[in-house]
Amino acid sequence: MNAMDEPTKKRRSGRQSCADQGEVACIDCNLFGFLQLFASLTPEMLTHFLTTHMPLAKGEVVYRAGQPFEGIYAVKSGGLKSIVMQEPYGEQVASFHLPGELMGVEDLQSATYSFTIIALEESKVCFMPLKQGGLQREPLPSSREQMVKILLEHLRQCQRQGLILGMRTAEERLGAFFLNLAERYARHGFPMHEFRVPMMQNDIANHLGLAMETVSRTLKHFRELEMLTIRGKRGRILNPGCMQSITQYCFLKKGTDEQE
Amino acid sequence: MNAMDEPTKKRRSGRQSCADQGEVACIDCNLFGFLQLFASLTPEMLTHFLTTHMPLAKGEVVYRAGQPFEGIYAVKSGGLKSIVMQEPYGEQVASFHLPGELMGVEDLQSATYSFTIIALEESKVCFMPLKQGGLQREPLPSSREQMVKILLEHLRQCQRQGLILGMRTAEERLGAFFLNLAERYARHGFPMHEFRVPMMQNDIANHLGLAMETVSRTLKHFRELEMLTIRGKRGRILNPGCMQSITQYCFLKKGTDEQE
DNA sequence: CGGGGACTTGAACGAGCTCAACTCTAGTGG
DNA sequence: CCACTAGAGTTGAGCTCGTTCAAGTCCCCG
Repeated sequence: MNAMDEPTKKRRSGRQSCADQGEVACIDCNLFGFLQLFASLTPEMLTHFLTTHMPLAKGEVVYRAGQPFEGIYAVKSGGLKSIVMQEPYGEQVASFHLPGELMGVEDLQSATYSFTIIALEESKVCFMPLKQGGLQREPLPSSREQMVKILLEHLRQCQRQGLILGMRTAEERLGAFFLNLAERYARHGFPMHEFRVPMMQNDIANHLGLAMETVSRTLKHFRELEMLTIRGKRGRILNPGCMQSITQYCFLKKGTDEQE
Repeated sequence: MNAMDEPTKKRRSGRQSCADQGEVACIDCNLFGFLQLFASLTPEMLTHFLTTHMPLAKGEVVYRAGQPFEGIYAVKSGGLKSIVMQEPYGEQVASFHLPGELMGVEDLQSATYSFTIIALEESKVCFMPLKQGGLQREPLPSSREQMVKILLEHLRQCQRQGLILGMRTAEERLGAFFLNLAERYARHGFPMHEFRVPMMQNDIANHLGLAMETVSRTLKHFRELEMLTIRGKRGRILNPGCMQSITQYCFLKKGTDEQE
């Protein structure tokens, strides 16, 4: 099973390899912090939500835009995408969801979901049911900050994405996209310079407003520069400095300078 | 002043024209809802924050990225932009801020501001000081939802912007940008099809990842199609249907289907 | 009324798109 | 375990859209 791994590379102790399915430990999952918001949850319920992982096949739909809002999902393993359908023109990929991240947060106060979410590969997700119209379960007064924190984190990630999409050249956009991807994996305990790429180039191209061929050619260029390699679902950053200078990607807040 | 009457009185002052300076009524300003979060505010303080508008000249800086976070701003009139500096390459325009909108929300829990904010023209802003490290003033328990609502609104606007930036052609991006602009003015009581354009084409181009010349040429094309005209700081949507079909801009949530 | 910044327009170039053929890979069934 | 296949990715050639550079016009503001 490890025959595919580089012979020189040893498994980092504790850390997870990008070669395995990429499952987050429940303690590293955002749903954990989210569930703690609700005073009405018994420890048993907490455990239940965290340990019940509904499995999804590749291409399976979690929910569709327009369906009534029923709750928040968290990614346990695999990867998913949020899309909007532009009627005759096909879909637009709004964002990707990695292990440990929440899905549906933007619809918390809405009657319906805004996006359609589709599994990019075999995945496991957890579900936290919430009655239509927001937080019926009373959040703990002491964890008000936690709720705000979750929304702020989403807002900042969204803004980061906006900066990436506002870049001019394909190289900048793609480089910044993969830096962001690696950063997001690292945040949930995966090694920083070796990460999974659950989405196919088609989805990346769609998301960044590029043609798939351009993605392929640019990645080839990155490989020639010995900056970044993508082989199958495995990505590796070879030269972070080069990466950042090419992409001009500024990390903004890493979440490290926040107050608790 | 008008802000002092019962807050419950939901009175939209007569619709405003885009020809005037474009000042929001205090009742329509997001800072009004924001201020209500704080139990410690006396009615006098509330009035103070709402009626003290600090004037800004064109090009003036509200705050710079990296400066310590001190509070939230609201736009009373005019327009502003959030930028990040890419050291040798100049600035990138992250977003624009219109009358009635809040600035600095993304840094609520941070030690420092993430963006630099600059006035696009003569503007007035209001300021709500908040001690570093988040909400020191205790939000009212009953208005917890209000805080969440504000953050959700920002998150959704940010996602909408992401969809716009992910579009492929200059026509789609520009069309969607102006639709969004008009929509945001309309949300604060301005007429829908006639709106101000406080930013210059240079900033629009920068924000959308286009060249200024492309913006100019595309707008000319829109004018020829009798779809949209921009004359100076005045914009007018002539053919909304055409607009939407060209841009494929989906409005997502207008905030009308939310529950209270 | 003059000056300068914002905008427009033109011409040439090039990054990225499209179309099409091809290769590689992973998943399937024998 | 291997052959087969469909889908994902690669590569090439030509073209288009958007960029760049440069000159010119408009308009706002002093």
